[in-house]
Amino acid sequence: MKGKTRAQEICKELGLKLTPQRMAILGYLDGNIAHPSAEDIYSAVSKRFPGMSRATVYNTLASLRDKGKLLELTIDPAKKRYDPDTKPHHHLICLECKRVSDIDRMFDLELPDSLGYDITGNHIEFYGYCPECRSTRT
Amino acid sequence: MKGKTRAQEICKELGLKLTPQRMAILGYLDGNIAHPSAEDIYSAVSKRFPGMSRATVYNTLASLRDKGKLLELTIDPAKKRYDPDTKPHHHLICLECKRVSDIDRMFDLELPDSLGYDITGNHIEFYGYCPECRSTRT
DNA sequence: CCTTTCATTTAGATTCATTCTAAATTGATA
DNA sequence: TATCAATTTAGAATGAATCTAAATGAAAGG
Repeated sequence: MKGKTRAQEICKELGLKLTPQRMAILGYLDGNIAHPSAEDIYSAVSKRFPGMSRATVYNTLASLRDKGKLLELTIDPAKKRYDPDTKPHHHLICLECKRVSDIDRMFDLELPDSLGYDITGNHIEFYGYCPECRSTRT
Repeated sequence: MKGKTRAQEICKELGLKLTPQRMAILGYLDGNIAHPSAEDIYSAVSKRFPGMSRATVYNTLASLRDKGKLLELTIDPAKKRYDPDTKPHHHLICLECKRVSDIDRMFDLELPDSLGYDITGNHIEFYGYCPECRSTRT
């Protein structure tokens, strides 16, 4: 009767089993622009699934990342952050509160001298202070 | 008789004591374009200073980073990498062997809509495969 | 040169993110 | 419904990085 959720569609497409834990993780990630860490995801999802293991979160994130459905960001030195928006875009991190925002803008990053590398992608990290942290700064 | 080394100059300038361990670490970093990790630095330097502690490496790197004499790169998901070249520049990482190369090129990264952030810097990460890893790839 | 002092070094414990393991569970298919 | 491989699980293990408290030593003044 009811239509398929995005979570279900993604699992089908990737040939992954539709487990309740995966549905919950995918549901939490869908449209999430906060760039959560694995722990953030675990905290949020385990509220609904009290028995769930951290390993399940890590396993699921790894599958999604490997199949190109999730970006793993190394912008935060303390931990990996995840972005369900896999279209090429860039990020802005607040050096104070570590909030990460999207920069949906194209830049010309032509590299005439690529040192013999086969370049497959790029990512710009902008650093600064978010509106909230700016005002609280000494 | 002999002139001051760069390591000595840097410590003087930063008001740090000239300890043999620091001299060795700074000596190892000076002109180093390999973007070593803390462990790389520890391995190299402890050959000459068998008794040295890892904590000394971390302490020294933190002082240098805090005083703007060293860049801490988050480009490698597994660990922090350090760059003694503090002039603004970008990096290229080999997804296979994790080698990091410098990109000494300027890009126009104007951001009209900075989402209310006070932007203090930026850094481009280029991803790809280095000449060696390219040829070994299946 | 000697003394004092405070920065620095040290070994080791600790934290924290992440990965691994092996056994138990469960979705999907027949 | 039975089967089987994928998945989940708890907890151990790993590895980078930080912290601790005590020992050491560089540097400044006498």
